[in-house]
Amino acid sequence: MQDPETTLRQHDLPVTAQRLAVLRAVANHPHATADDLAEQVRQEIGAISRQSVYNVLNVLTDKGIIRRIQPAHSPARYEDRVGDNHHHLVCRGCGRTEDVCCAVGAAPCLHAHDQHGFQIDEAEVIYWGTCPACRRKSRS
Amino acid sequence: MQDPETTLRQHDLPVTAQRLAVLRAVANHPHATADDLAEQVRQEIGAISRQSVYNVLNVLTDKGIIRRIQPAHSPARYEDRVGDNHHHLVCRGCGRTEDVCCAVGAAPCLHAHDQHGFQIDEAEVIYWGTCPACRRKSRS
DNA sequence: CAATAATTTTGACAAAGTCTAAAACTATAC
DNA sequence: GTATAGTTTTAGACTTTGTCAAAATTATTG
Ligand SMILES: [Mn+2]
Ligand SMILES: [Mn+2]
Ligand SMILES: [Zn+2]
Ligand SMILES: [Zn+2]
Repeated sequence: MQDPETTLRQHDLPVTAQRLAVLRAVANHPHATADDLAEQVRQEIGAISRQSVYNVLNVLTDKGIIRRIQPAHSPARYEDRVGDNHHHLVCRGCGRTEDVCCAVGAAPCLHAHDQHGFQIDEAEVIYWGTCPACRRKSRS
Repeated sequence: MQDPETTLRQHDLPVTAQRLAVLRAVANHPHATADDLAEQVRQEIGAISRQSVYNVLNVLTDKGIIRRIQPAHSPARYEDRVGDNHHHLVCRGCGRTEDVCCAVGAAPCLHAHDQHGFQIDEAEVIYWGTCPACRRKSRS
């Protein structure tokens, strides 16, 4: 990823301290929630409103600069790794989220058996399991 | 599926009118939301509290009698087709949800490239697209 | 620097679901 | 059948995640 200011200008978005900080927070904390990111931004620039965090995340997502993922039992998570159709591995215990390379290729990377007349544009895969830390905990 | 009363007794669940009605509603309306189901149950037995709908759906899900799916931008949906590891095809426009047979086999039906030490038990696949009705609408 | 357009903030609001304690019910044992 | 113990259901408050709308502030353009 190039520097956040360039990214914003390339997408015709006025550059603001809030946008820069959110973009940096997403880059430094992959798969963080809006709340996590607000926390990070506050440590960096002092203050930001909850609404602005959502505004910025929404506009960045709409422009395709970042990606939103929404696993069950979790608020939305964000990452700046876009355009490579990778998938995710989520811990049922603690929500820890890891990237998984797409097993098959470009999106949609899996072929639905019966498409029911739908025009499919994405195959989202979430692998569910238990991370090493949670496994250790449940064994003890 | 066998009859709801037998199912409940087999799982040591006291039989109540609410549970029977919710179970029947799930069977008759695959991929319905809690709200949809509450509506159905009210038509059948007259009244049920919102909390009871959630209580019943939770206990049935915990026992593995029904299954909960939670696609992005949608409240949870329920179905009684369990244990066959099938997947779903969801319309981005209207949320219409169709079953898709698993192309690969038993759960977890896909192999994560790097497991990150996780113990994976399920590969959840959601195919995203546009259903015929929504396609027609957006073309006009 | 001034004018304009866009963003940020504030505060109210909404949807989906959980928590609690009291009331109502079910199952079991006489 | 009744009484009892144990569950379930109910009602209402509450939480979390996110959106809406109007006013205040800031960025861009010339
Ligand atoms: Mn990722
Ligand atoms: Mn299904
Ligand atoms: Zn974990
Ligand atoms: Zn549709």
